[in-house]
Amino acid sequence: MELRHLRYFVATAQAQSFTKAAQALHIAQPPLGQQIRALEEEIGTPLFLRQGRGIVLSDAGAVFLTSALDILARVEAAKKDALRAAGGELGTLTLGFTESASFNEVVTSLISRYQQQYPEVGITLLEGNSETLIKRLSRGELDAAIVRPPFASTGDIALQVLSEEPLMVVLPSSHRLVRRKRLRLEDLRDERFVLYSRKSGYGLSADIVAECRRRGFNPSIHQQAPQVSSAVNLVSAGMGIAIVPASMQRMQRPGLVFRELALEQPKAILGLATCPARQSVVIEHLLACAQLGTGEAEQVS
Amino acid sequence: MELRHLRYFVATAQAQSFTKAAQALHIAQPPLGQQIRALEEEIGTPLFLRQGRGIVLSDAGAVFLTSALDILARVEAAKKDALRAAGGELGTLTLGFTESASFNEVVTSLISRYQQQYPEVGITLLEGNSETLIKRLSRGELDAAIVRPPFASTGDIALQVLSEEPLMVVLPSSHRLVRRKRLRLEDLRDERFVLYSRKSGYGLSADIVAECRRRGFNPSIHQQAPQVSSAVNLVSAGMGIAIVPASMQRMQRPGLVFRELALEQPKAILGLATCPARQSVVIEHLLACAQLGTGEAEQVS
DNA sequence: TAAAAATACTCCATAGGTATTTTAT
DNA sequence: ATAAAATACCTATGGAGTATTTTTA
Repeated sequence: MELRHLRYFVATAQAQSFTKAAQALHIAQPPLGQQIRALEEEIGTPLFLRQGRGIVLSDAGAVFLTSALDILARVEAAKKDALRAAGGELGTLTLGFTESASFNEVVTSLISRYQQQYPEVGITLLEGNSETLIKRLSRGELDAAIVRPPFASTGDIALQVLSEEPLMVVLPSSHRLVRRKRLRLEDLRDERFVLYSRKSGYGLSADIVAECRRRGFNPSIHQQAPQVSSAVNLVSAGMGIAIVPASMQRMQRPGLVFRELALEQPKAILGLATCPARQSVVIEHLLACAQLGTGEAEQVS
Repeated sequence: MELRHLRYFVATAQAQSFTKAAQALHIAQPPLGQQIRALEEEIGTPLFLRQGRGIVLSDAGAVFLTSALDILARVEAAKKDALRAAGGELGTLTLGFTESASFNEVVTSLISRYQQQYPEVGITLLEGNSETLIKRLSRGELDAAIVRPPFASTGDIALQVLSEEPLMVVLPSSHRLVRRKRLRLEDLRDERFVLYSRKSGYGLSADIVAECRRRGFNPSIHQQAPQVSSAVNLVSAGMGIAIVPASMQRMQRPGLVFRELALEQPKAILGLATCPARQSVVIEHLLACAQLGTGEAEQVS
């Protein structure tokens, strides 16, 4: 069966006549009759009742007519959808994000803004740490990922900076330093640190430790947490202090105090990582949305 | 676009390769590539990204793949549905019935039994008097009609008797005759009759009047009602007495008394009328259902 | 350099056309 | 008698095949 058979059948059913339908289709009557007969043979039942002069739809034909109209409409819709997909209006977007990104206003507004502009793109969100996300991005399992540099990158990865936030100190509310509005890194030389670190050795924690050493002390690492939010939880349980991105303040809870840190570098960066080798209009639109949100862009390999 | 394009596209997308897909389709690789290219040109966007060695679906291709699979599945379903429609399993049935038929157990059980056996046949019920229904049946507006003979029939109409019920007398409960269990027609000679009659002059009422005359009296017709049920309503309002099919007892209400009538002829007949010129499997199944329900059949022109 | 897609060309199956007959109103 | 479908036969478009070249991993 071919769509031609359906088109011819619909025309014949609507014209209630082979001759008239053939005229409408700009073909001769005999080939139309042949095509309809071939269709009937394939289906296994007559679709028209021949009454010598004139024809009427059989019961099977009436049912098949609704199916045929539906199928032909879907074929047209399929064409339009494919075009819209090519224009990035329709499709899917698999987006990875690090746990701490969900606390950042820039990130959440990016996703909601994109979804508002492209409501027919289905977004699949996937949480993971930056290293894993970058690995998945390289493998093509993700279209884009919101991660915290630095990270070990295998292959070509483009990073567009979404947000650069200062670091803050989180203290248990019983801590002696809560009296101070603003702390310097040196003020923390004798504190017990709760860090969140990656197996790779990269990441914000490593940068913080390096900065401490540059300032002449080796921080005592009392606890290791897998994620930033779990580090904050350990602080609220009195296990030590932590240095976290400012956006973690959203995680406000009793027994927890955030204090400014007088420190220019390092900053907590959130970036939108993409794989230039695997570009698509959908991803380009997401990048454009991100650019519009931050007002600036950066390219890092 | 033809279904061939969709079949080739799906095979290619699933094989992720023109060469492999061509093998699966039992055609050579070049014509497959040509068909896919023609499809892409018609849609207006590439469906595959050619990477010299190997191909991958584009975003548009991914969206089009789901559409193509859906369409191909619907084509198969359409074939099956048409066959099932030819077998009377699927379709529509437009069934007329006289108002009084809805009180008859044989009729209601026929419809429910048919619907149970053929749940995918959509039944449209249409009420009307017997004359109108027969006219509509002849015009092909109805597939079948449950009517009360006799009626004026234009054209060839087959009637299968569904139910032959005795007639009963309906009296207001205040009536002097309610004391009697069983009445003869002669007992009613001085009563005021409420009749339900048709413009055509045919019908049960006409038969009853004829039977009265045969027994030597002319019934005084006090009221005319358009339907049997409205005649019964008039009786309950004290406007007279009526002779109705036994199944009208279902219309029990205060102030209304039903009494047996000692009368062999006429009987109140309900029949399933069909148009032999416009047969179909669906109608045949309905007739078979009716035959099973009554255990007998009759053919009347 | 090897595997896969693209190109160039040929062939034939079949969609479609023409002429005519059959059928039912 | 006539209008419409069916039959018979012919034509030619385009789908499919064969041979070869191009591309890239």
